[in-house]
Amino acid sequence: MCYNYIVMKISEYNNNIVLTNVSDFNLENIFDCGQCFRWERQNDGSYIGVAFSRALKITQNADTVILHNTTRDDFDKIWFNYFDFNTNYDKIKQTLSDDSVLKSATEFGSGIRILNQELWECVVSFIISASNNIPRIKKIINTLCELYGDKIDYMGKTYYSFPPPQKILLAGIDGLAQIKAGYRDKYIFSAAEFFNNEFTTSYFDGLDYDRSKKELLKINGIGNKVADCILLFSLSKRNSFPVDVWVKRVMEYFYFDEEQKIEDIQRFSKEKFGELGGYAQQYLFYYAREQKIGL
DNA sequence: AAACAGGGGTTAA
DNA sequence: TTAACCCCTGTT
Repeated sequence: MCYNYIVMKISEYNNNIVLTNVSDFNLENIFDCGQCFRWERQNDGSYIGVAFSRALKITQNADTVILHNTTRDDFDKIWFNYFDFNTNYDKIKQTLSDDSVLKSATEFGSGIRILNQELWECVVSFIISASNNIPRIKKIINTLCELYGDKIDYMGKTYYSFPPPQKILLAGIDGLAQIKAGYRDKYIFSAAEFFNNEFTTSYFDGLDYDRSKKELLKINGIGNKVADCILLFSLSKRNSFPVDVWVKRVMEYFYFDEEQKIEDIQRFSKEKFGELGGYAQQYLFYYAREQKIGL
């Protein structure tokens, strides 16, 4: 066996966590590959975002990554898993590269990592994403947080945490109308009821892909695609292969040369990528969108 | 200037 | 299988 895998080193100073020898990690790839909506690129190339009710700034210079405004304790408990540092992406890319399309896609989005996001935030975000464009999705989520989240002051600016289900219930349908989510507001409200009652913490623990999906589909506003996103981005179901218009186009373009049904694409992908389906989907989505493949 | 199309889908018929 | 769905934005 031949690995040139170098172990990441972690050090701490002044509320910064410094990571060196970081591999398979690129801020732009990670935050622009469509999995999250609350990270904003700054003029200096760094990103600031909020997750787990914490504001975090993150900068990168080659294989050195700095997480600002955090602690070793938070890094161990939250960010290590959030940035999926337990996963060997080099190995995944090598495996996927047996396929020539994925070889190109993984080279293009070489620094992609699948974030492990908070479930409730992910549910609401992807309900909002339905038949919507990214700038507007971000705007709606932002408004939701400003109205019903908690203030977080950082570097002279005010950020907001993502409001829990109880805050949404308190806001009511009328309050939710203010976020201008259109017909999606009632879906968000009903999801809040589910997560306030039936789907309490650890409800999905131990449930496999099929069981979890079945549960998620109970919620109005969560269909096949949104469920797959939630499964992939928050429930660690890396075999999930969400098929949106971009993935549909890129798959048809490279593998079929003609229009396909979504379920046929999913069956094909399951067969082809198996347990790595979710990773394949992210590389393909990013590749397709950035290169405008299939348009 | 006013209408129109379409956007990381889902639902109901 | 297909249209309607809220709203915003960019395009005629």
